[in-house]
Amino acid sequence: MGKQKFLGELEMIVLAALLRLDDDAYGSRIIDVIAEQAERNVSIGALYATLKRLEQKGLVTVRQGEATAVRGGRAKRYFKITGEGQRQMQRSLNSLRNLLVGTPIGAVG
Amino acid sequence: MGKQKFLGELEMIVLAALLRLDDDAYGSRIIDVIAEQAERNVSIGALYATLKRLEQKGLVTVRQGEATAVRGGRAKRYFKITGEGQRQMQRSLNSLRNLLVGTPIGAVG
DNA sequence: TCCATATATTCTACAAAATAAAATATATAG
DNA sequence: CTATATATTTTATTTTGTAGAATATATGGA
Repeated sequence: MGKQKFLGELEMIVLAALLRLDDDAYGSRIIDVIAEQAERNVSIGALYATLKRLEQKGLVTVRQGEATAVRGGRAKRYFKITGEGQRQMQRSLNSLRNLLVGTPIGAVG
Repeated sequence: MGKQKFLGELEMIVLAALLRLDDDAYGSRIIDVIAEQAERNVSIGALYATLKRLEQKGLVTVRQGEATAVRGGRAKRYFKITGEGQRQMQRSLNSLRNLLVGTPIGAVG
């Protein structure tokens, strides 16, 4: 059997943010939603490094955004979680959840 | 304010195992419970390295075990999660949980 | 006593993930 | 054409995660 894979902790956070943002997941938006919902400050470098890794592992896909009509700036890249990404997310969360059943600490996603 | 800290993914798994094992958490026992509940194979080296780091961060404490009455072998070292360990666990899990609310993927611990 | 064996932890060497800060790219208003 | 806003990439480093070998220790039995 192939080596079992589990997600890193920030990888899980980022994938969760992608799920939440659906079709509007790009750089600073992702950082914002993580800050607001998870009360966690992820640097821009940390975010893109994580997204790149997830992409290389086939857990997210990317599409190039249109030119922004607002002010200026580089084109956005929108990220989306893949089916395999969702499955690995579930597996990682299930591992945690199963261990936590019956402990003083509740359950997770 | 001090830098916010979040647990690594294996750190969370190990801490969850400690919670579950309560007063009987030592090496191979921890590996077993992780294998059974989380369906995840952690090597002995990976486990002790993680425990050492958690100890250095004050998230677990250790007590030396009595001589085993069974067969032979080295004395066990029993690990226990600290209050601070539980707090950081909660924080890390909450981050995930909050992001996952309202997404197709459920919630965690 | 010695040694084979069982139990358990520690060491070593390396790979992967996380992080911050600086650099680069690109679009537009003026 | 340049100052500024938006956005992604690069670079350098620390922290985590990993497997497997080495070491330590206790006991049963020749």
